[in-house]
Amino acid sequence: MARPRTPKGRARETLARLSREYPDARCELDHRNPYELLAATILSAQCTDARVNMVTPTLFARYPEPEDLADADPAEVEDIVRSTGFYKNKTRSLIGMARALVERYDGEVPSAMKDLVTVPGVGRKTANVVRSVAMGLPGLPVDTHVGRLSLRLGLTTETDPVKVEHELNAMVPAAQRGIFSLLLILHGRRVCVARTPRCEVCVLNDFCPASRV
DNA sequence: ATCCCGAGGG
DNA sequence: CCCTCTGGAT
Repeated sequence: MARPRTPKGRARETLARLSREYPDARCELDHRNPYELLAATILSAQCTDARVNMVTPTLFARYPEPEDLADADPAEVEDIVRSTGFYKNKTRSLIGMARALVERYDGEVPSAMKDLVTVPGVGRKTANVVRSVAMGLPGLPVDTHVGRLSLRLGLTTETDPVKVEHELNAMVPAAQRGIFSLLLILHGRRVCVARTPRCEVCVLNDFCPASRV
């Protein structure tokens, strides 16, 4: 297909072309279960996945289950996660998250969005990451990259991440929402960067309304 | 300087 | 809606 003219058409074409461009796109946060991915995602704010992956082996060895983390000494957790930045907030979130799982969800990560977002440190973006990556459930994480690219590509006119998420949900099949988000993030980092997008090397530049090529 | 998949609080 | 929280890599 060439030059799709509707938002939905552009969304489908974006998915097709970026899948070809980044065939190995996947979540790069190391984890073995939803609890570990939830913790890793909390740690990933303003931090590279590689950095998170350097601290999580120690974190998960020390606190293998939510029950262990719920009773953790904050100072000890801070020492483990310090290098990921925002370490006081992240420590509070991690311990609060673990306590919520133990006290309200029988030590399991809840799968419903309405439950997930009540957990300390877990917003919609994090909830959608855990749902789509660790649970195989529909979820389309909208972060700064997904929001920016969706606007530029004319997939939406909204700037509120929740509204963007709902509009994208209406255009992307449930089974592909997770990968769609991952692809936009990758493309947003490598090509469609915030400041000066590299439109001249972008595989979407023939139909992107914001292209300056 | 700028970037790295944010969430909570005022 | 804006502010704050934070360290590491480039």
